[in-house]
Amino acid sequence: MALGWEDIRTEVLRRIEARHWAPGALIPTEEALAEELGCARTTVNRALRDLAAAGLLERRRKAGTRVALHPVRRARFDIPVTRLEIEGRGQSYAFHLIEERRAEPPAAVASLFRSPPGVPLLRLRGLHLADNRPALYEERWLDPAVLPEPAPDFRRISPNEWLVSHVPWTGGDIAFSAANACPEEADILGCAPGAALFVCERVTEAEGRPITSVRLLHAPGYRLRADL
Amino acid sequence: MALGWEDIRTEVLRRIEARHWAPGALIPTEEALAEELGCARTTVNRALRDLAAAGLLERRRKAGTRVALHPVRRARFDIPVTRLEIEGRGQSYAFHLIEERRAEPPAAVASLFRSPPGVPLLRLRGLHLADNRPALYEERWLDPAVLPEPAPDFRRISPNEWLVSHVPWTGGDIAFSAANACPEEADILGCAPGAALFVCERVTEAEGRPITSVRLLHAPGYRLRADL
DNA sequence: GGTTCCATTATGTGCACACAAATTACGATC
DNA sequence: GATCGTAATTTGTGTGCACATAATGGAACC
Repeated sequence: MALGWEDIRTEVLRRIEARHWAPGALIPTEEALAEELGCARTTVNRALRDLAAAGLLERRRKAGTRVALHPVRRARFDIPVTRLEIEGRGQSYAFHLIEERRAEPPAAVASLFRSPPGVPLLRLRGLHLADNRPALYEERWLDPAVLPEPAPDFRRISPNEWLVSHVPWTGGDIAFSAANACPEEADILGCAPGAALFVCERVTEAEGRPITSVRLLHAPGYRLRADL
Repeated sequence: MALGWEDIRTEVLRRIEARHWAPGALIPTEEALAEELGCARTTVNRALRDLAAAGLLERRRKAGTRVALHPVRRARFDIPVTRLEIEGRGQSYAFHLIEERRAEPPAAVASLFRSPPGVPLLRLRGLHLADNRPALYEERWLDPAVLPEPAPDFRRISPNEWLVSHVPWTGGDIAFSAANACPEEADILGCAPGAALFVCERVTEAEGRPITSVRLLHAPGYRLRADL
C-alpha cells in the first residue's frame, strides 16, 4: 500500500485533534509508531519533525515526543515585492521618488548601522502607487557602500525592488505596528491626519551588518493576511 | 569530516549570495552537487528542500533547481497565548470579562459561521491586563456547540486560553490591520479616542467549520515581531 | 544526602539503494 | 508543420542500516 510521510502526519494529527493523546502527553516512540503504522522509522521521523516544526509537537532527545501544551500558532506569510503585490491585485503599479540625498542619520539609525558619526547614509523617501492612488509610503536609510557605480536610478526602480534583486541579503528583522498619520504623512498618502496606518519596519542585513532600514506606511485599509 | 545537511545548505546559500549562481539560473543537479561536495544525494536533497521551503530556490522535477528570481521573503512568527506573551515580558497578567451573553450575530458573522438566522451565538468581550493596565481588548463570537456542560467560567480563564487547550482546531485564518480607536474602545483600553490600534482578526475552524471569530485590539505601542 | 559518572534510550542524521512521479525533449506519425 | 506518444532526466520519497547526540535516571562514591 505504501504509506507516505504525509499519511503518517495526517494520522498523527488526527490523533492529536481527537485528543487520543492529551496535550502534554508523551506519544509513542518513532520506532513503536513505525511498527504500528507499518512503515520505516525514517518516515515517522519526517512526519513528526514536520508537526514539530508546525508547533504541534515538542521533541527532545531521550525525553521523547509530546503533544504541545500550548499549541503555539506559528503563522507564516510571504512578503512580496510591493510591485508584485499590487499587480497581483490587478492594479497598475507606479513608484514616485520623493527624496534622495546623503544625510547624517539620527542617532538611533546610526547606532543600528554601527556607522561612525559624521558619515552620511543615503536617505530615500518614496511613494508606491496602485492605480495612481497612494498605497505605500516608504522612508529608508541605505548604506551607500552597497551601491554600484553608477548608482541605480531610483526614479525608475523602487529601492526595495532594486535591493531584492541586486544585493544578497542574509538576514534581518521585521516588525509590524500601528501609528497615527502625522500631517505630512497624511498629505503624502492622501488620507486624513491621524488616520490609523499599518506600519512595517524592516532592517535587512548582509554578512551581519545592516544594509538598509525602512519604515513602510500603508494607506488606510491595508490588511496583512497570513496562513496558520 | 562528515558533512551535515546544514553544512550543505550553508555552502549552497553562500554560492547564491555570492552570485555564483545568478537569480533565475539553474544550479547543478542533486547528484552532481553530492559528488562535488562529497556526500549522499539524500543530504543534498534535504538541504535544497530546506532552501526551497525558505523561498530561495525553486524546484521542479526534471526541470531542475533554480535560484528564485524574486526571493520572496517568507516571514514566520509565533502567536502565543496572550497570557504567556505578557508573562514572558515579566508583567503580571489578568483577564477581565466585560460581557458574556447569547446574541444573534450580525449578518457578516452569521454567514461566516454558516449558522441559520435566529440561532444565537455566544458573544464575549473581555480585556487582557498587563500589570493591571489594559493591553488587549477582545470581541469574540463563539459557537456555543463547542462548550461543555457546565460551561467554563470565562471570568477565571480567558476564552482564548480555554479554547486553545480544550478545543481541537484544524485551521483558520488570521489578518492584521490598523484602526482608529472608537470612543468606547478608547475608554476600555484607556487611550485617546482615535489612537491607532494594532488589530488582529482571527477565525478558527475545526473540521471545516468556524468555531470562533475574534477581533483583538492591542493597546497603543504594541509591536509584532517576526523572523525572516 | 549530595555529587559525579555512566549506561540507557529516544531522537537526529548520514548513506546506499530503489522506485515513483513529473515534466521535458525528442522522435514518430499524420 | 502540428500533434501525439514515449523515453530520458530530475526531483520526491521509502527502507534498512549505522552511528551521533543529547538527556535521563540511577549507581557508585564521597
